[in-house]
Amino acid sequence: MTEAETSRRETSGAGRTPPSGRSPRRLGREGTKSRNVILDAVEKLLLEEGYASVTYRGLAAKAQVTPALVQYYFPTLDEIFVATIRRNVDGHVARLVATLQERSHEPLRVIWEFSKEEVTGALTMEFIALGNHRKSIRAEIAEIAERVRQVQLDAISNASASLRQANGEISPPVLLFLLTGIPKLLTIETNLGVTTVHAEVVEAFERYLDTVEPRHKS
Amino acid sequence: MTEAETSRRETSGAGRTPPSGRSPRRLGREGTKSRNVILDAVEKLLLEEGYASVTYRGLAAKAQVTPALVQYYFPTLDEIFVATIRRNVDGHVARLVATLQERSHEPLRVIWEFSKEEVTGALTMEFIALGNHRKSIRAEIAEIAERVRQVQLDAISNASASLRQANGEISPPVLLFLLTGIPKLLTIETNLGVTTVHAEVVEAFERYLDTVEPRHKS
DNA sequence: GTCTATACGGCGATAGAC
DNA sequence: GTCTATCGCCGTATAGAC
Repeated sequence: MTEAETSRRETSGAGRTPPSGRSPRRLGREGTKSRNVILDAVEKLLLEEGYASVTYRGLAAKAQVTPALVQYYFPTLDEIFVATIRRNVDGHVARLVATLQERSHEPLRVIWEFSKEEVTGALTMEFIALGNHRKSIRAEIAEIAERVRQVQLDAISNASASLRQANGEISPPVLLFLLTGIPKLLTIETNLGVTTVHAEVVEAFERYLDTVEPRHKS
Repeated sequence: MTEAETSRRETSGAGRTPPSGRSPRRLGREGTKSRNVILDAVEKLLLEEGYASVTYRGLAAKAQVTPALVQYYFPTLDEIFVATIRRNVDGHVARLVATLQERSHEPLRVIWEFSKEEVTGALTMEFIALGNHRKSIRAEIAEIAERVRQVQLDAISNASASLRQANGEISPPVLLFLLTGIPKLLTIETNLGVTTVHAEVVEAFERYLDTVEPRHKS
């Protein structure tokens, strides 16, 4: 995030269009070269300046195309964001599934590490923030969240026989909630500039993980 | 939040102003009647439609004044938000301090209940989201967060002698982190439409609270 | 099927008249 | 203290060129 957007706002001229049905306009197909160039530029812009800087005009400049071309592929800004989220999450979920299989003896640690990475990668928090006030993006995020949670729950359940008894006071779903939630909390506070007790929180939680899912030489 | 802002954006015409130093314009003093009328309208607008709908023109309509008058009191939108946050938080912190004194035998439960309320009151999450990309608001939130955390830490420390031994595996600062963070996580997910395992999380945490800070007839 | 030029209404912010 | 006028952005609809 640069300094440039210091005084920018979260609103728009909605133009003259009332919330009538979608226009019958055609749009560019997936897989086109231009489309990918644009999506690459979106990711760069998101990471460098935050989602407030993703505008048709600014994005076009970044991608070296005309604003109208951007609009040809993505008739509304929401569609740009949803497409970016999809492209990004699909890769992430695939990596998660693969790693859960490789290290099926320690699903908790795999999920913990993934959650920490996912959330420091900035893009994820950007999407969550976006979802806060944009209906179509909120729906997209919610669907992804449920999907990922199911994958993670399955992995934990499969391994639960071997870990439960050590310390059964936290049920797998609740543990999963903390596993994925604590990194989000840490990131939110870090973004605000508050980092008190963070190191201690991480240390305490990882110590707990060691008791519930003991390390061993595979 | 209404449906009206479905297609609104998070940006603005920053106008022609470069990021030069603050203008020397005068502005309305605190305590003026018009100023309070405007701030009341901001809170209404925030709760009803979200921060994206807080615009000079829209706010002026809500408060029954001209847009220019709003701008006279608050030269930038950020100042509107910061003023609203201050007015709102001061009352909240006062209530927290008072309640912590009244029920000094159970600070954990007081903090837990306050955190749950604070965050369902919508305004707080709205501010956190705002802080994500607006420097002056981020600074304001960070300062408040540190202040509140200190009040809470003091309350817990004073009472820690009577509770620590019951279950000392979680240190007070880490416990405080969870106490205030879990409600935030629940709210984030709820806003997205995801509520799986929430009830179980709350139940599990409150059961834990009972062991570490036993209830008793005062 | 790709791509473009243009127009509209709304926005934050400024300058300056009353 | 208050208001009018104006600037340069914004999303997005549309008409049409290749």
